[in-house]
Amino acid sequence: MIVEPVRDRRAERHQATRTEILEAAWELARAHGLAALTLRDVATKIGTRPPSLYWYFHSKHAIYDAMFADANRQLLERIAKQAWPDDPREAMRLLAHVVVEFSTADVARYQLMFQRTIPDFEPSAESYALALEVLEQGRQRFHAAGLADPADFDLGAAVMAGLSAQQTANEPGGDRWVRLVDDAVDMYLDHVFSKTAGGRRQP
Amino acid sequence: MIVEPVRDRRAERHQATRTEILEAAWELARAHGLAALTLRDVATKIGTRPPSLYWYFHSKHAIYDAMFADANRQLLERIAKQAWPDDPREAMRLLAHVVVEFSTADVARYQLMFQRTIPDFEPSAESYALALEVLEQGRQRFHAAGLADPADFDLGAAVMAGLSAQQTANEPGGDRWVRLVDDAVDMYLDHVFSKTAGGRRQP
DNA sequence: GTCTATATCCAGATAGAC
DNA sequence: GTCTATCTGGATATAGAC
Repeated sequence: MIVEPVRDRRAERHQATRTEILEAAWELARAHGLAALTLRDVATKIGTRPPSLYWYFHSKHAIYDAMFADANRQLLERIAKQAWPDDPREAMRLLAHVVVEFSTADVARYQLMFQRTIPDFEPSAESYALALEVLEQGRQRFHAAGLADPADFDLGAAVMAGLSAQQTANEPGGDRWVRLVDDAVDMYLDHVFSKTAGGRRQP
Repeated sequence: MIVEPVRDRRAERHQATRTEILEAAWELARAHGLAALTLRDVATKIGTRPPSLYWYFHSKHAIYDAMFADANRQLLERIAKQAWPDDPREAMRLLAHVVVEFSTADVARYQLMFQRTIPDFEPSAESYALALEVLEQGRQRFHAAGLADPADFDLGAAVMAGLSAQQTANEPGGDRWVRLVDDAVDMYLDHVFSKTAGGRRQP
């Protein structure tokens, strides 16, 4: 009779090496640019040869795809672990800080998630579903703050995207735009709440 | 005695071919992605062989650099030819439309100007000066609208950048964020003018 | 000015030994 | 699972004939 093992040590080892490959890829992307990533460099970094990587990923794009999924999972986790305030303004402030700081903390990750830097890369359906989940979580945060209009969401997302884009492109690693987050949220909320009766202004 | 020719036909021809190369490069960048540009494709498109391009540009990066300069000149021209209204709100609306529509009209151009897509590309001092001139023109527009605070400029630029970034990344060619421009400008101006005594709200 | 030929190097990917 | 060897194809760039 065949006994199903509780833990599959081989699968665990396989997964561990996959993770190691991805971590090397992230480091290289951060250091030399997302588009400059090569399998040769990844292999060298983890002490193997390029063909060995194909045991874990069937192509270079599959690595990008796993990185894309990874990045979205990181952001989902970041969102999930916050204690979201009931006050709409506080909650939106927190959301904006989470998003902008996440975006500006790693330019390569930001490019992979939010820009179309790699000419042929399209995320797989599974990875793209994670990106949609990020979007959905964002929408829920807006909704919880009393903002249900899709156009309001688009405008709010654009404000966060704008701060992130300016910071990463013009002063990567700095905080010239990051420190405008609270002011930007006030600007945004004053505007969208003034169209309804909902909001309160901070004293 | 040597007669200085009024027109240098050879130089004109040289310049015309340079322009032809750049136009081919733009078309290819738009079609296949900025990072996917190759000298082979550029040469083929204008009916020559790759080595011939070196008569006009001493490297591939020199082509990117000329494209970068070209893009900034285009935007400067676009800014210069507008009839700028005296009314601050009207002027800022126009500026935002010019910037966002320019950005979203050509994703490759947008990436080259405002994102760090090509890993090793740094514009030359001459080309970068044009980018600074674009920035300076923007600052002057803000100043003319009564906005002299550098942080106000950064926030306003971020709003325009955010709409552009979202539009190019999530719906290239569409207008889901472009059509939020007027609303975004109102949001921004109401905010910055409310901090001083300056502004007027549109009826 | 444009070409052929080539240098040099590198990429991603596969076959098959071990 | 990892390797060597190799395929295939591409890149940028240069030398030198014409």
